[in-house]
Amino acid sequence: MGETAVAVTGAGIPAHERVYRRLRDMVLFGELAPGQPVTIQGLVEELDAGMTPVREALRRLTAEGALDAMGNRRIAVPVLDPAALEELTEARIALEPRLAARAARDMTAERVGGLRDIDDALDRAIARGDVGRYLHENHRFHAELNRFADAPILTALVDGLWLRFGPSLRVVCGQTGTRNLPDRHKDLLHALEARDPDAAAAAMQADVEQGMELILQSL
Amino acid sequence: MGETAVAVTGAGIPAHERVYRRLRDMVLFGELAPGQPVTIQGLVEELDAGMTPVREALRRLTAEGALDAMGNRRIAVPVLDPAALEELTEARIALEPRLAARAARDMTAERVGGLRDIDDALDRAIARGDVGRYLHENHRFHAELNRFADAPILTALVDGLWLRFGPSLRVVCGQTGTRNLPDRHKDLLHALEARDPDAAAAAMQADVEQGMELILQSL
DNA sequence: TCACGCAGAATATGATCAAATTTTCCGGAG
DNA sequence: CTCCGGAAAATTTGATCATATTCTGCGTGA
Repeated sequence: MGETAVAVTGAGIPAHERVYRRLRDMVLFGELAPGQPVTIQGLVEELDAGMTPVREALRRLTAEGALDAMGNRRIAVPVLDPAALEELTEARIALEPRLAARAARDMTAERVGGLRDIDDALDRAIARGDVGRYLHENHRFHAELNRFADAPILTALVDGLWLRFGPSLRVVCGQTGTRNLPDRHKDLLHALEARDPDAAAAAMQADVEQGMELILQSL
Repeated sequence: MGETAVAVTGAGIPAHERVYRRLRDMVLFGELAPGQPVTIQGLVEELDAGMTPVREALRRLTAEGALDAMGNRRIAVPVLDPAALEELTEARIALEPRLAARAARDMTAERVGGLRDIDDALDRAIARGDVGRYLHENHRFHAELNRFADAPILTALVDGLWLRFGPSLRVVCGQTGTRNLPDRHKDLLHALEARDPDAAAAAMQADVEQGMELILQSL
C-alpha cells in the first residue's frame, strides 16, 4: 500500500510497553479518578498510539487489577468499597512487612542513605503541600525498599496492590492536602539502619495501617 | 471482502476470553512444561483462533506471572529456581491461611459437605494414581475454599501464585506418581467444620508447606 | 411500556513490517 | 582433509495497522 503514514518506530521499546507504562503511572498517581470510564479510542487519541497497543496495555492493566473490566465490555477505574479496602489492607499487611524484613537483612549504609534522600524529598513535598510530588516520592521510597528485598515475585504482588488503591489515595490527598500526612518512615529507616528485620516489619506494618486508615476515613 | 470464511461467532464469550481460559488451564495443570517456549503462531494453529485473541490472552497470562516474557520478545513457561520457590512459599503462607481463616468464619454444613465431596474424589484419584485428576480436584478444593472466603482480591493474588507453580507441580507428580501425596485436607476440614479460624489457618499453612516442600525436593 | 433500529465502540481478521533466531556457507587453523 | 568459528542469507516469529464485523446502549416511535 505504498506510503503508509508509518510513524517512525519510536525507540527500541515497543509501543504497547510505552502505553502500558504511561497508563500505569496515570492509575498509580491518580491522574484517573475512581469510577472514570476508560475507552480504547479515547486513549488512542490522547496517547497518540495505535489501537492494538492500547488494547494490549488495557488487557494487562485489567489483569493486574489496576482497571476494572465490567461484564459489558467497558473498562473503568475501580471504585473501592470498604470491603475491598479491608482486603487490600490485609494483603498489604501480609506482604509488605515481609519485604521490609528481607530488605533489612542485607541493608547497607549506601542504601539507607539513598532511602533517606528520598524521604527528605518526601518531607519537602509535604511541607510545600505538593501532593503530586508527595505521591511520587512516597511510591519511590517503597519501590526502592522493595527492590532491596530482592524478591521479584513478592514485589510484583505488592505493586499490583498499590495500583488498586492509587486512584483513591490521590482523592484523599486532594481533599485533605498534605497536612495530615506524617510519614512513618523514620522508624523504618532506623530499623533498616540497624538491620533489624523484626523492627523493620513492625514499622512497615504501622506505615501501612496508617495509610490505609487514611483512605478508609474518606470512605 | 466478500466470502471471508467468517467463523460463526461462538457463544456470548469473546474469543480472547476462551483462549485465555484454555491457556490458563494448560499452565495450571501442567500441559505445558517449564521452560517450554510459547509462540503466538503456534497457539493460533493449535487453538484454531485468530492472532489478536491469542496475543491478548498471552499478555494477560504474562501479567499474572503465569508466563514469562523474555527480553527478546519471546514468551516461555517459567522455570522455578529455589529462590523463586522460596518466595512463592512465603507468599502462599502469608496469604492462604488468612483465606482459610476467613472461610472458616462463616462456614456452613452444606459447604463443608461440598468440600468433603471434592476431597473424597481427590482421595480416589490418588488411590488410582490418576495424576491429572488429582491436580484438578486439589485445585478445585482450594478454589472452592477460597470462594467461601468471599475475598476477591486476596483470591486473585493466590490464583496468580498457583499459576506460577502449576507447571512444576505437574512435573513432580509425573515423576513420583501420586504415592507420596498424603493430603492434609482432613485437619483443614475438621477446623472448618468447627468454624475455628486459627485452626483452619494452621492446617492450611501445613498443607502449603508440605506441597511446596515436595516441589523443592525435585529442585 | 416495549420493540426496533441506529450510532458508536469493541472485537477480530489478515496483511504488512520489523526483529531475532536459525541455517548455511566459506575460509582458515590444526 | 577435517573441523571450528563467524558472517550473511533465509526463515520463523512478533508487532502494528487498516479494516471488517459484531455487540451494546440508547433514543425513537408505536
